[in-house]
Amino acid sequence: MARRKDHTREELHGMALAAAWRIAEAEGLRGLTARRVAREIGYTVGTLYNVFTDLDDLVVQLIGRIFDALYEELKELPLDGGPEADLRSLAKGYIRFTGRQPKLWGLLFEHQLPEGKEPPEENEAKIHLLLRLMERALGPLFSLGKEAERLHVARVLWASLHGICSLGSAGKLTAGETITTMVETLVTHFLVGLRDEPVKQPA
Amino acid sequence: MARRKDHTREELHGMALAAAWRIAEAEGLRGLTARRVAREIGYTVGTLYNVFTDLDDLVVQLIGRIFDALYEELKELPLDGGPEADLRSLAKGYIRFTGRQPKLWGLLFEHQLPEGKEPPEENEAKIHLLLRLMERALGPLFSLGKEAERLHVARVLWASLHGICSLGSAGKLTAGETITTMVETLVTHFLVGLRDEPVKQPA
DNA sequence: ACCTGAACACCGTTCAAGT
DNA sequence: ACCTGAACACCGTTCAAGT
Repeated sequence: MARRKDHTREELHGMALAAAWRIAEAEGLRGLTARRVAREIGYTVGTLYNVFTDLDDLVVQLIGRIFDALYEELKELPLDGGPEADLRSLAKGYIRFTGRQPKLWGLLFEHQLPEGKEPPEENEAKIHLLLRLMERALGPLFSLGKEAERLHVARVLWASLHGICSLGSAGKLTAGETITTMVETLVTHFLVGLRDEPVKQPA
Repeated sequence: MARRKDHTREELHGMALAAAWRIAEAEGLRGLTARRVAREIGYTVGTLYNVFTDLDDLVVQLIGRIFDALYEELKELPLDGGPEADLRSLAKGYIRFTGRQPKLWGLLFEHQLPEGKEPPEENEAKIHLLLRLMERALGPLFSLGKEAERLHVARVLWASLHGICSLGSAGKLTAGETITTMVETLVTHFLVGLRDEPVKQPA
């Protein structure tokens, strides 16, 4: 038995990623298997390997879509209240996303490509878009010609925000302490320090 | 065939964790399987389930040992150069550990327990020990009676440090930028901010 | 050209049966 | 009491064979 052609290659691609999204949303990386995705779209595993080179390939593309969703949400936030308010707003939006989609957000960082493989250029670009939001919020704090420093600071804040949400959501911080409070502290003190002592090191 | 009793239960426990350490050190979570550990210690898989309830149980105990190793290393650092120098020293030690044992360090945060399960009290205590080092470094910045605030700040710094190393080591930060530089920025600005604007929110 | 079914080499976990 | 061997229900990945 073979040949169905019920769907084009592109349709299969989309169906598989949509199924993967649903599975990961509900069960995280642990439940996301090639056979499960195939079953859910009504095809055989083999077919999946016609559209994706790997399960890793599928996951990496799913990660791309998750970054898209995060960006779509954060880019709607108005950035016009000054650096501190804007950064707080972005951080709050980020935290909200991690709370609403913990499994999908976890996937963003939980998934590790095997030794040799690197994440595709495409996903790096999506991360860059998110960093650009932070840069926009930081804008007024940097004079013209200091773009490298601004990007550097955006990265530090982005990574710190990630770290707090990451440890917080995994319950690895002996809670009681809310993630929000910790991020407040980060933003407040970091920005005060930034105002009083400009960045020395560029990228 | 059965019954060998070549080793006591405790010996088996130790051998299994040592084997798991070696495997994870070389191949990360992906290579760490129950069958592999069993093979490496010369026993059958079934035997492993006599000593550990689960593969997750084994991994969680391995994680405990990795936290121990990190603590053993950081606790040797002299903390007597003032908050900024001491924090830099701790951060540098942490970064060195992530560089020397990237796979083991990655395991600390990559491993996710399934839905219901929580990490054991024991591991939380080990994290607390590490936080205490940060607290010691921060010491002079907080007056007596401000222990809650100090712990809060220690957690924020710890999580931020983790975030930077995490994204940096996964190459998710469009490198060129060194992890060390980013941590420098974090420590410097955060501490300046802390000096100029004391923490409001306790835990 | 596209898809299936079966195969291969693995998994985690359990447990009757042996010593 | 401790350990094995085999079993069960899964994996990722490949590929000859069918339409």
